Amino acid sequence: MNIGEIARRAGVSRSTVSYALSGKRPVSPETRARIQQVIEEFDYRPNAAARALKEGRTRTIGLFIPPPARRLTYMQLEFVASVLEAAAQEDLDVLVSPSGDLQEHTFNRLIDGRRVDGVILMEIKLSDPRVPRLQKANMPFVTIGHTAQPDGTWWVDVDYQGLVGRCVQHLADLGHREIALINRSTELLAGGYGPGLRAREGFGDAVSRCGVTGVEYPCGDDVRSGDACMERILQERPEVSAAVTVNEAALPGFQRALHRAGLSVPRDFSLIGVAAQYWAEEFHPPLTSADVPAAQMGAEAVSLLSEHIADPAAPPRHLLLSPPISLRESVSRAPTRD
Amino acid sequence: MNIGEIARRAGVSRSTVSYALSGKRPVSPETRARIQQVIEEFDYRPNAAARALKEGRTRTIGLFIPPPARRLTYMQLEFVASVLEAAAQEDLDVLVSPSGDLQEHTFNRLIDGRRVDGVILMEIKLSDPRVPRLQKANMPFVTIGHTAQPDGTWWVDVDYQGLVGRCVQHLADLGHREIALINRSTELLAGGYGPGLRAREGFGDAVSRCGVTGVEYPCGDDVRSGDACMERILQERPEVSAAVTVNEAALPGFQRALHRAGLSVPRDFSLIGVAAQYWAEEFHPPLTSADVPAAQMGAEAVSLLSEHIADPAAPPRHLLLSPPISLRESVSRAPTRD
DNA sequence: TTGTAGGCGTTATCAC
DNA sequence: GTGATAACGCCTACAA
Repeated sequence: MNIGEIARRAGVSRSTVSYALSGKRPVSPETRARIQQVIEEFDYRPNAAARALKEGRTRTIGLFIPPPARRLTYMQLEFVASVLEAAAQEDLDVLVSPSGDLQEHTFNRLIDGRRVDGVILMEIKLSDPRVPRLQKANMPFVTIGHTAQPDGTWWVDVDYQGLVGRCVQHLADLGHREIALINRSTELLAGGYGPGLRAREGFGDAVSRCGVTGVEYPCGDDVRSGDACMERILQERPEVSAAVTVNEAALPGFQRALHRAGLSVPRDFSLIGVAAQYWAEEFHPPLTSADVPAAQMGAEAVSLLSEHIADPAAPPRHLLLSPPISLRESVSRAPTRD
Repeated sequence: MNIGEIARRAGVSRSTVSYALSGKRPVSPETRARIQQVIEEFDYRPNAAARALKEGRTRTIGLFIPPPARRLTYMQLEFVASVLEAAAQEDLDVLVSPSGDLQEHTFNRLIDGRRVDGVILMEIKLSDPRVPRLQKANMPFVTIGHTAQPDGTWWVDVDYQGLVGRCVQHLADLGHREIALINRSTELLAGGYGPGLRAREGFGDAVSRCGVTGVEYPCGDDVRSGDACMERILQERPEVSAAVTVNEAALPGFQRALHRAGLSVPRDFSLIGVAAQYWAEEFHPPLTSADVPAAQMGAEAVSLLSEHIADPAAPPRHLLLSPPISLRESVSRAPTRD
């Protein structure tokens, strides 16, 4: 069923059907009604490919997610969900595709084949090869996270550096003198992963500013790694009385290791971090944390992208979010030494 | 940049470029080289919309996931990831879209607008309105899960009924006399959600077959609900010594409630279930379970769908998986009564 | 071995 | 208020 068939059955020309649909020129009520009826009878909808060809846009955006081999964190998942939802609101379809550095094949197909009008990039590195690639292809894009030179690009991010700094400050204020940063995985950091490196930086700054001692531990994004990591900290650095974490997926592992060591949170050990609200609240006891507004970020990303697509020449905009730290129950004054 | 431009710069006709690309007719080495060079210089790729229009297919499939308001379980996530991966392998793009019953808008746009060549449906109900809708639209589809009348459709599923039955049998063999089934949420069950209803059925059958007492408890797909549900069971049914669960997202909650009640697994309470391997192994102690091969299922679904798209007249095929129960450490003999 | 031309289904310009 | 027609970029049957 195509527009010609509809036109024939309604006894009008194709253009009239098209205009009845788009409303871009007046159509008499009777004609419109006749057309509408035929359309409903056959569940007719304009063929997307033909329309895209003619209009030069697909009404589709691409969402590049971290390679699926690595499990998505809850925060990432929430983000993806909100992108899908926001896109649906705007009648945009979303082509989701795994993309590591440059998962050449799919990436090129989407970009050069003009399958999408714009792109959202997740898990951005400080120096990300996909960015110049998209710029060269003249493809509008918004990144979650920002590169080291973020001025010319559209992005939305969380201020890891500042948040981690505030976490350290909070702990220092409560008398903690030796603090650990539990970061993301070694591989991610070595690869130049922004949030991890900015967390490191914020940690370093705050530690010297507050005059406390800091140690950083990398940690894989899973329960088991969290367990192992916390065990190591307790063993290697018994003087550490508190940790700041940006690794939400490992949280249950911390819990387990602390419990096994007979330590109670927050009496013997304080924990604070940047995490999705769900996991912060599910922690035992509920984790004091800056709750990353992943859902809001997804919606904002879509909104920025729409704007960028609508006006490719518009000056880049971005959004650096700094959610407040929600005081829950995982932090207390430093235990006094014997 | 389009095929005409490439042709012009290479000094050949458009058809020659097209053939050089597709290899569907011989092109002289020199010509081919010249064309190739121009193509690379401009990163040319055929416009997807034009190609789709001409060929009558989009090389894109649709994946309908549960509405994002509800969190995806780990199993579902793994499934989505494997679909994306398998599709990428076959050079298919994937349009991911949330879809409840009939999230009319997006659903219709994808189907009637012919934006996709075929569709994968998740979270299928015993009687799912999307099925007849797709059949009427003549759109190839594969479902994860199967309806009550699955004969004419393509699907892949896990044999919840059989697996839950085997779990009950295992517990009964070990002397448990009063067993709980922890099912999915009340809403899901009321909505006709297949796995939940088939688990119920398998449980009922096995309970009478084994001559034990069974109670069913619905439970939301999250940690907190799991905690509350287990607490209720312990309170209302103190004679229950073991539970079968098909609710992996609630697992950490069970752990917590049992721990709070001072019960140790498996000494005081046995737990067995159907779950993703990751959560089964992360349970404390590791959960004896039938590990749902979600990753394999995703790949199979894509493969079935490709087959169905390639030959729309082919007789429907399906796959009912029955993974073995992996013996871990969460089940023991029933404690003897005082 | 290569070129010409028609048509996929739309939208929009031009003409009535 | 409506209809004919060109054009979007590609593929492929037909011709040379």
